[in-house]
Amino acid sequence: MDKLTTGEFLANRPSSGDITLDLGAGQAVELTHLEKVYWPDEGFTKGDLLRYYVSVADFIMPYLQDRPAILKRYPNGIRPLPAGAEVKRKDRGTDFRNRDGGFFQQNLDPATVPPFVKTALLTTIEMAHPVNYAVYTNLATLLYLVNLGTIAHNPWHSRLENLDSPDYIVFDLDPHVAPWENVVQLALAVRDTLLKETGLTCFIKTSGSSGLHLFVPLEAARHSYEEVATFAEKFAGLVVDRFPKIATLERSLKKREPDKVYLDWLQNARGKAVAAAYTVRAKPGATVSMPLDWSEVEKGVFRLADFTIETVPPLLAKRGDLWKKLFSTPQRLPAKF
DNA sequence: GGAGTAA
DNA sequence: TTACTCCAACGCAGT
DNA sequence: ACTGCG
Repeated sequence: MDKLTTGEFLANRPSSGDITLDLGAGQAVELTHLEKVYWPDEGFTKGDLLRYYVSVADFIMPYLQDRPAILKRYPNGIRPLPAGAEVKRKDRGTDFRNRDGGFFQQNLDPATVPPFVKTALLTTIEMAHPVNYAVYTNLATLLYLVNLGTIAHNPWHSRLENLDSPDYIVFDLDPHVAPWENVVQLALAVRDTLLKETGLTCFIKTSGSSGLHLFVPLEAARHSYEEVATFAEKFAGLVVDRFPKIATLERSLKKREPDKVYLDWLQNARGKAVAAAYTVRAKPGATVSMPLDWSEVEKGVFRLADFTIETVPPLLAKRGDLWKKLFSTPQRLPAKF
């Protein structure tokens, strides 16, 4: 198998076959089936996806470091299964693959995984079998998981050393069919309400899928998932009370009014996750979850589709990481709210 | 995607 | 060697 | 207990 450095991998753009990528410091990861088409409409391949992650490695790793991975794998790309071949959740009676061709897999056998991949045996449900989660500790691990067909990276909200203490709150603004303008308005409303009522600062990025993500950084090892969820629920309720025309807590798509944006606070729980910053989404267009500056949100001068596997690397090289201060902004929840 | 097994 | 088969979450809320 | 949702 050809052995390439990361520089050679990016420059030579091998379009097929298998390679060994030399990451230096004695680490190497095998990358296979580079020619597999993961985005049939655009023709993006598994090799393109791997090159994306190699080129943004320094930007994305801080948002993954030491966090357990919730894996959703697409070893055959995002091409949907043929009608009729679709199947449902195994734990609810049928097969395992999702409608979009992906499937969830938490458990990785530490015996078969390369030595550089750290796993953590975690129990998430009482009485259920503990599961070996992969933990993001280095670039080799990230690329190994991508090679397994992982497109988006969904890290826990807490790190290995403090698994029960999330170091941010997440609000997911999901428009479904609501006007884009309402999502932007709601994001600004959340930011302003949060600052005014609690003094807390938040950061914003596109989800890469259809909405926006707001992250409120928290001091490490300070708050439990329960505390954070309780706060998030109360705060979301306050926002919906004040902005009832554009915001809702209605989770059911059938009951959700079409113009309203779902303010989802429920992801703030142990074992749940949202797509990390700079993650590629398993969606048409190979869109990327892109950190934004609040000033560009105020001006409304961006579209989700602006940020893709092709556009983000050069853009990042130009403007750097807009979330650089996320983890150097430790905050505490207000004692009373 | 990969491990295991049958041919 | 190739050609198969088999395997692969989690948690909350509403009903 | 089961379903819908993310």
